[in-house]
Amino acid sequence: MYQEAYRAVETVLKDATGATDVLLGDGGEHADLASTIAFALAKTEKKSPVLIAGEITAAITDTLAAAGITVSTTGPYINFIFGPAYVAGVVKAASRPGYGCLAAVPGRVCIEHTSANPNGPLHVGHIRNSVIGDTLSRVFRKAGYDIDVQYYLNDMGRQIAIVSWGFDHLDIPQNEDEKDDHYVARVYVAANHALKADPSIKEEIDRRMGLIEQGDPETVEKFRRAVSLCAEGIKVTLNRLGAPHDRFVWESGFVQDGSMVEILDRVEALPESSHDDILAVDLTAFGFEKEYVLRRSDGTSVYAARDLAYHVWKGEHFDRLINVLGADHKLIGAQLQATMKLLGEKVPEIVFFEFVSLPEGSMSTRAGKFISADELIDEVTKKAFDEVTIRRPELPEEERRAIAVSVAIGAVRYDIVRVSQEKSTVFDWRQALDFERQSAPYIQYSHARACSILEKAGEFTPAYEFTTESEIALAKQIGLFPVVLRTVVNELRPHHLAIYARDLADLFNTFYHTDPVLKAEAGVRDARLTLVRAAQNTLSEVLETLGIDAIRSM
RNA sequence: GGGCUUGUGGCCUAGCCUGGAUAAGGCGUUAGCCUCCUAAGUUAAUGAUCAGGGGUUCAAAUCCCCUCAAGCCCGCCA
Repeated sequence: MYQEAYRAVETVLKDATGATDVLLGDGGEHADLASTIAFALAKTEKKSPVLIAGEITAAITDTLAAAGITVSTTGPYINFIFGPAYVAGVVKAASRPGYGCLAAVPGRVCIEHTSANPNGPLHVGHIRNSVIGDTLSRVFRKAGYDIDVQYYLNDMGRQIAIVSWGFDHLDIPQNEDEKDDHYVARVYVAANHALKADPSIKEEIDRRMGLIEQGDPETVEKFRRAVSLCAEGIKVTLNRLGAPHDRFVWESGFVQDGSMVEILDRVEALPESSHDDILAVDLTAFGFEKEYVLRRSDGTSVYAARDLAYHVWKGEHFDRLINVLGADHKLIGAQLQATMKLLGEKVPEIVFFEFVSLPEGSMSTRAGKFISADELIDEVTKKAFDEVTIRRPELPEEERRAIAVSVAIGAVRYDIVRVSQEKSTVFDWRQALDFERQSAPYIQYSHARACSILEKAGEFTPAYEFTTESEIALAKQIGLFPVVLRTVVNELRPHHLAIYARDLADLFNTFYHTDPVLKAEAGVRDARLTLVRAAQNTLSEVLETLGIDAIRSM
């Protein structure tokens, strides 16, 4: 709907002015669309922008009126307001299940996110990755893409060698009710302590690193056990968050099946490769000072080599690769992209997000200095349960628990996704536990209100005549949903959807307070109920796309 | 030292890419609103030299340069 209206205005403006860019943009509070083309034409036409705007408006008013679009000027601005036909069309479209879905796009997209090292549970920094990646995945699906979501499991890194050493040498029993990934973290922290106290342990770690690369069965089994234990715990957390993966890809697989060696051979053949005793790629042509090391002088490979093999594999199976990575991977990510380009392979697109730190400083799994995602979810759920109990004491406990979980997960996810990814943040308990405005519960609450009205209303005959300011503003915001989805896909910035959801809830609440629905007279009642249904359906679709439960009662 | 990112009322955030109409929300504070569709709501008041300086432009929070501050990176770690 919006696209068509936009194009109609753009075409007419182009015809009238002869300009290639008619400077058409959001009209804000003034209009649905506005053009500042009059400013640009002022110089060449040697007339005042106000005059030009008036002339253009006079020339196009009739044409656009036929399309149901009103044109007017305010000073030099040309404003366009979409009429009743547009509003009715939007409400009709938004009433259908699945509203917002875009036409299927050919090709497969691989989205990799989270991929945290399996040496401990996910913490509040990791889940920024999960939430951005999962929201992006949901938006892509809704926008018609065939996607596969992957977690790359670094199962042969140094930390895993340290964890396996800890399991062998430190007698640390698992606590009762202790989640496996939390147990692994405890062993990892203790092993690091031991390593610090006795540097000779490093030799044993190095030995394990060599053995794992050679595929020594006993070492492989030790690593596999530790990694599995941790990964299963991580999966539980991701499922709680509603951010599951289609598959976990084990890094060691690319060593075992020989594909890494194959890639290293190809790298070796590159004119940019240098191999005295090590294998590295010279990326100065791409502006990198440091060379990209892939194989150590002792013959073992580094992480980057396996990562390269993983991406070549992904390139064989997918048409588009998207990785979500923390800002600390900016350099290594750019080096990977450059090397993929040199190899003539598909270059992954990388979505970077900045760090989440604690008020007392940055987080560290090794130092045991972090707030785990599980702890966060537990605390928020507890608070949510208390809140539901205060508000709805009459509900059975089971139902209150279910609502609390939906509210908590929503609150956690929304709190993360609403901030644009290039901004570093400081974790704040007070904010995490705030369920008031600009939070998921606020949006969920609007949805529940809409559901409640519809339930009380019963059957009604759809009607599409809207007259009040609140009705029209709400309908127009509903019409923007597909536009926002496209923006998120184009820019790979999911926070736009979060902001959109909040604005939609705001407009629904304004409508709710200014325009009575159930008590309105017959004709108006039908139209308002139709609008409530469209709003409810849109809120539900938006929340779902954000990975937040659209609960019907709270 | 070099590179990347950020800096918007007391606090948190949107707007910045694609320059234009009184800089938009929330938290906080103050004063209101439940015989009325769920008050996780809502009305109003309060509060901003858009880090600082320079430049481009008819027009700069937005683009360019410099300075300052914060975070991250610059391993034969991952």
